[in-house]
Amino acid sequence: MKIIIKNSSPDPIYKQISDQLRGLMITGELKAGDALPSIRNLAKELRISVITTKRSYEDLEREGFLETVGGKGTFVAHQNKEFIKEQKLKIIENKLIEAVDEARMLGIKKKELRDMLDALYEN
Amino acid sequence: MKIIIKNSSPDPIYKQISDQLRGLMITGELKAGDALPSIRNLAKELRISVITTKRSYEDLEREGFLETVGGKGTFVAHQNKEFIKEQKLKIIENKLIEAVDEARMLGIKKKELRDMLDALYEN
DNA sequence: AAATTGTATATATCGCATATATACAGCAAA
DNA sequence: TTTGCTGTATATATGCGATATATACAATTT
Repeated sequence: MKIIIKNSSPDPIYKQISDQLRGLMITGELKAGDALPSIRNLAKELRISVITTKRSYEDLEREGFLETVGGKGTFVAHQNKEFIKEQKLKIIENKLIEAVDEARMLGIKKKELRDMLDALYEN
Repeated sequence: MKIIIKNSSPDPIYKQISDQLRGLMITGELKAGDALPSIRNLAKELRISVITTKRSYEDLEREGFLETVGGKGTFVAHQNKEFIKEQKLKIIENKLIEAVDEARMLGIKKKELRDMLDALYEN
């Protein structure tokens, strides 16, 4: 488990952790059922508090990526891909809504917004 | 000048003011060259501090909506529509970038994002 | 000069985000 | 059943940014 915390990062510790873990799960380096390091071990390894690692795991659990069993440990969830997908979409949707609201307020047309999106998300 | 401040609003005072003023300018109720109430008068009328009204005007100035002349007052800018437009687009763009970044991180495809946008911005 | 305008500086306050220590509880394997 | 692992809950510290202020200053108009 190679999690790297950078004090130079603008992101808080708990977010750096969950971002990296989420990445590992999306790319498949972590598979359903895999055990994650215990919040204590990870905390010790990174020299941070248990509360912080717990916070990371909690967030990922809320997103549906992890399942945690009291007394046993935390594991990559047997997803349930449809549900996960919906959760992801909800997160994005909230961001998009902000942009759309702003666009409406400033009188930007739908087409313009769509063009911007296309330009930004080159794939 | 009918600006209404609601303490029940989740938005800070300075934002309530600038949002409402921006609205008036976009709809054309305030036209280029029109004078705005002095920060002092507006402050007195709304029973808030000059600093707060100033903050609102500053924000709108940065967006290109207003022009302010020391000792004279603040006026609706002779816009310069192309510039204004660009500024608006920049604001929206930043919001969109957040959404796109999140989408990339969560493995959402471009097309899905586009569909969401279409659904959200029904026009 | 007097009255208006906006500006600058220094400050108070509040709340949220971040991170923590420590005591508690559940499970499992020796 | 004891030992050692797991996660959980509570109460707290701290820092920082956002919000809002008073007040003294400067520029312009009449």
